[in-house]
Amino acid sequence: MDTDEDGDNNDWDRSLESDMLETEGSMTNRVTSISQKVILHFDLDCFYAQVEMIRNPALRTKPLGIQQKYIIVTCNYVAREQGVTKLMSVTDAVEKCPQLVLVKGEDLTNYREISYKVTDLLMSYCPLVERLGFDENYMDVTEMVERRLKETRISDLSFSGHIYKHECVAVDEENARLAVGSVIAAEMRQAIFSMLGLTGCAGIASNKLLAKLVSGTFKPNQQTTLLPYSTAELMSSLTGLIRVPGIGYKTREKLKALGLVSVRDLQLFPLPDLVKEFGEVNAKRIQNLACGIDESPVTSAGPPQSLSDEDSFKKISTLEEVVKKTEELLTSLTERMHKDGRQPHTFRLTIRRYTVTNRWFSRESRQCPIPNHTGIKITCGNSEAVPQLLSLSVKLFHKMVDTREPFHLTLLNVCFSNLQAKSSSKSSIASFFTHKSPTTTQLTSQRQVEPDLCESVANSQFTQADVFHKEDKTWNSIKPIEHTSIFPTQESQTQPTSINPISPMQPVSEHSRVTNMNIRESCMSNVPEETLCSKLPPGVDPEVFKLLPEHIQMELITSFQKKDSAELIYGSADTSFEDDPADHSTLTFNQPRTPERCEPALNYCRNSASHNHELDKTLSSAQSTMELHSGLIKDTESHDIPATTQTPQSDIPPNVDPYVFSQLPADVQRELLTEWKQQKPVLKIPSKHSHKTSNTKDKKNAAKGSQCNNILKYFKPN
DNA sequence: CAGGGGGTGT
DNA sequence: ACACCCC
Repeated sequence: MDTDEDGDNNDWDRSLESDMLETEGSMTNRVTSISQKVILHFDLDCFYAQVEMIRNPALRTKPLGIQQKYIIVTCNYVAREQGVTKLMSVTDAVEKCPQLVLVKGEDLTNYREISYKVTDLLMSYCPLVERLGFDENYMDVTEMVERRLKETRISDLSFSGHIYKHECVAVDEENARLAVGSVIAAEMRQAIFSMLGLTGCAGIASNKLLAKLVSGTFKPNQQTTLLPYSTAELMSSLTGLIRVPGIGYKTREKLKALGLVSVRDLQLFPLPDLVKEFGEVNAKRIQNLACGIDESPVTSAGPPQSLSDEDSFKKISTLEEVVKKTEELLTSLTERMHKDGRQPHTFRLTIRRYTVTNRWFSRESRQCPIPNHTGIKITCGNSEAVPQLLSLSVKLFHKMVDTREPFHLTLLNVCFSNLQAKSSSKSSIASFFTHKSPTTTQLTSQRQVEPDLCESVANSQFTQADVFHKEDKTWNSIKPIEHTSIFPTQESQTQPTSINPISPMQPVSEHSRVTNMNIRESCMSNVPEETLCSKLPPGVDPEVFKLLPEHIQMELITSFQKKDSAELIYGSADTSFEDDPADHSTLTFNQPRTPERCEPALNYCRNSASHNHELDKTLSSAQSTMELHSGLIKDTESHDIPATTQTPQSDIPPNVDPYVFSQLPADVQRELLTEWKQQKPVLKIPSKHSHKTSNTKDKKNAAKGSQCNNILKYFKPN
């Protein structure tokens, strides 16, 4: 019943063969190479630690550990140099490194928010992005690569970053697609760095497994491409079976029982015997994994399918304590759920009992439907929801624990699932096409437009972006970013081999610029450059602008044109940095640019009509981006520019940067405030359950962009 | 295994 | 409801 592969009996043979096969350009090889995908895997460096270092740049030079309970879940590279590792106990870590600075990381709010910004940013370039945890993303760029390839000569291509087990490889027909993939990966990493200040690694390969494995080969802040014929080498470099993603603890134990400990062991083990242990599907899957074969598709990230909140502790042994802890958890969970905007229809309570043996095993849960009246209160933010859920919790709790007997819990978890976009009877296609601004009426579907799809997309206005936009206060509260340290110049970056052709950091060489132009698809050759360039508001750094996906660029340009309001904000754009001129590496608005600096940007302004991109989605990403920019404006310039008006932050929507707001003329501020007050109900978008879906993944139909219009609010007084 | 999440498959 | 997977 799985939609997955069938007829993959010979996949095994064929791909093993193709691994071993030399690069003979046989016909079969050609055919398979055409169907080869290009998959990127992105992995942020010590993610939580990076987030904390952004919040407090003083931590950058210190050994930093992120602490959850008594565990260091991750640490920065300064700490690693001193022997601190992930998942080390606090005691051990402090022993190794007495100066270790500890930051509590139990509240994931900030991490989650920034994590989604990364995913969103990636999705804005290419919708096929899959999250893995908070700090990893897969991306299927096969189509993007194909498009670029058509427009560029192979002789103009080169690899960006490392190539697994090679110093340097010439681009030929066989590897051209991976080469393009490597360039795209470099661009994405640069975008993540420029927009969000985060560094990370990337792997480029023909499937998810290999992309992930190869991404870790050069570690912080570098990228690596795997050429197909190095697959076997990569796989046998793995020290144990558990290093194969997809083979976890349990599987490893079973394999060990069969006498299999190495990757080679599993590759060579007779499949029929493996089938006896794991069943046919799983046996093939894991043996394929051992060979570097993985046909699992990249499934689009959507909004999360469940929201949960949990806490662990030494001991809870009374009902009162359970109720109190559960109430705390429910309070924060319902708040998150409310911000999400969807309505949960299932509630689950999970406990972990203390046991001497088997600590890891013992999670028990009970779930139940959430009565509609309660569900509605959750999404509406009605505080009555918590007591109602608490009552449900207690009932569920009693199904697991007999409170007349002694009990000893070490964990409580509350979880909402079966999340559905709120239904809104009045919402219809018609309203979708009429009530939005023209620029937001584009479709979000990556597939061709089907009316019902269109409708569900239109009406399902939940977006991940909403979540973090609403929670954006946390972002706004982030401490000033020291761009000198957070945005290293190209030269100071640790990876000499991955010079990015589109780096906004430094003047780009003529050569790389040309190369890049050639790689880029259908530039807007029919639009006079000056025309486009002149559309950028004076304060917008073209080098940053060009990092945005072209449809967002077009969107912004359109918005700039519509209202000259950009000047409201950027009119004083001459307030350039007094900083070190060498610091042009910094991501900036308001940084004056010479006209020639605009030119490269034009290469990124392709005809959006040719793409049918999902504007709704990407706009919310652009919005995040713009928020960040405004954050940076604040961060970098707050000392020279006094606020003109003081407004209680509570009156400003969370997605509007207070500093940017404060720079607006007083009358404009007043107008905006009025508008926001009127729009309050509108901002909290109702929407309809999203059935039907567009992509490989069905369940969720991530329709995004309820607040797309808000991006314009940064520029228009309206 | 920890910790605080998240996912899919049965 | 759990098993297993991922970070």
